[in-house]
Amino acid sequence: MARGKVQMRRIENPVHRQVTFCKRRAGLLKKAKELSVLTDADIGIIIFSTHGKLYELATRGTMEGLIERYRKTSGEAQTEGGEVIQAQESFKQEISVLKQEINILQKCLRYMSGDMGASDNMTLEELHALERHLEIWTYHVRATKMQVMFQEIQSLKNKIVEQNGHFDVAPMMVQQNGHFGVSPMIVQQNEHFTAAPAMEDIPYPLTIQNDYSSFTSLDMG
Amino acid sequence: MARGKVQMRRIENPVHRQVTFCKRRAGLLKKAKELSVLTDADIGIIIFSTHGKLYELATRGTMEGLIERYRKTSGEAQTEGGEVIQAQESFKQEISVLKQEINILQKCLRYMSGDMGASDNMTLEELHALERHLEIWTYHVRATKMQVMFQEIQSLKNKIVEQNGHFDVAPMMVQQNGHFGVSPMIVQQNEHFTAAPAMEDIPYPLTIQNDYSSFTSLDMG
DNA sequence: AACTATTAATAATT
DNA sequence: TAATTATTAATAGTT
Repeated sequence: MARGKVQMRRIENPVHRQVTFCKRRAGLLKKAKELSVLTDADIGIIIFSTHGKLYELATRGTMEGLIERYRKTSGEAQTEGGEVIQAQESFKQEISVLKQEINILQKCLRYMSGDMGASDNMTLEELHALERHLEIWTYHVRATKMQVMFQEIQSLKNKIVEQNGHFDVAPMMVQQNGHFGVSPMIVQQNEHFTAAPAMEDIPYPLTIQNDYSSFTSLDMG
Repeated sequence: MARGKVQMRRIENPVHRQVTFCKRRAGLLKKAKELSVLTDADIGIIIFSTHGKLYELATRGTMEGLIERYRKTSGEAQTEGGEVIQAQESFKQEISVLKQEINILQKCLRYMSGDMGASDNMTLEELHALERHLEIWTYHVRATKMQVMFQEIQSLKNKIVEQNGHFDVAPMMVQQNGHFGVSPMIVQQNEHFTAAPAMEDIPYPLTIQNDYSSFTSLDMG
């Protein structure tokens, strides 16, 4: 490829061989990464140098995962017990789900980063998924908004307690609530809401699994 | 490397992607063989296409041999029972990696959608703004969805025209075209389509397994 | 490790 | 699909 055509045979000079090994190995791995990115291929490469040193690449996931998949695909050789297979299947299913989610997220990002015309590349299913995602996210934002408001109310309540003492607070509280346009009933629900699982505990910020059913009546939209 | 620099990201056009996959896969395997010959390296390559088809190369010996050697070299942990545990660990590791990626993508999305931090740390005003932003985005997504659906319907009608002849059906088609994106029938469908997001049913908001069976006939790829 | 002069790979086109 | 070709990318030899 440069400064003269190279003969396709073992390079006898050890120094040259070593240099070429380093250069071409880097090139090979780069090519593999590119192929994986461009075409969504799942690629694993194992290289043992002359002296037995290992170099590896797994473009997606891990080499072990690739090897497992290779065994499944090429041989169908099932050596392990059914339980193990079942467990592995569930793992793979989860991985598949996660990969799907990543795909959609990536499309969302592309969609958002400038041209809405990028949505030409989204299927109806993906668009619908994105729509539902946005709806849930909106719901999450509204719930958070509610929480913020309630925290302000609580803060005000505390201040009033400090100023007025402990016994005749309830009427004032209602009065304060009135400033926020929130009915006493709603405040009651918000108290329950505060005791509910904290937002920070949610594994996926955009994946709301909490039960907000008790707040349906609070829809601020 | 030819006729214009190529962007290093997934090729959206399925035909282009397939062609590139074939060409670059051949190139990658060729490079691997050359590296093996030139430097006496022992190389194994596993490639899974998007559709799960397996392509492999083992420059010396068999892939199984390479895998064995790989396990010996990389892991050193090599009991039969341990193999299963190791595989499961690798699955868990892959899941962890994917979840991390999802987290990052979600952070990107959140950042892009208003340049704000997590909603947990946002002010009431910011939350309002984000809510508004999401509403607008949702609107755009729904519009795009409707457009996609209408294009598919158009495509189907064109096919019907091709099959049935040019004179009886064409006028009807033109009529539909005149109402591009505003056809009452379409709007009605869309409204039904986007109604009532039952959030409780959604395990992962970005991976919604809705029943699209009634729209399958519209999927023209 | 850098640096080119070349060759090799390949994206777009036919 | 399968060639062709205009470019870019990789790299062999050199410094």
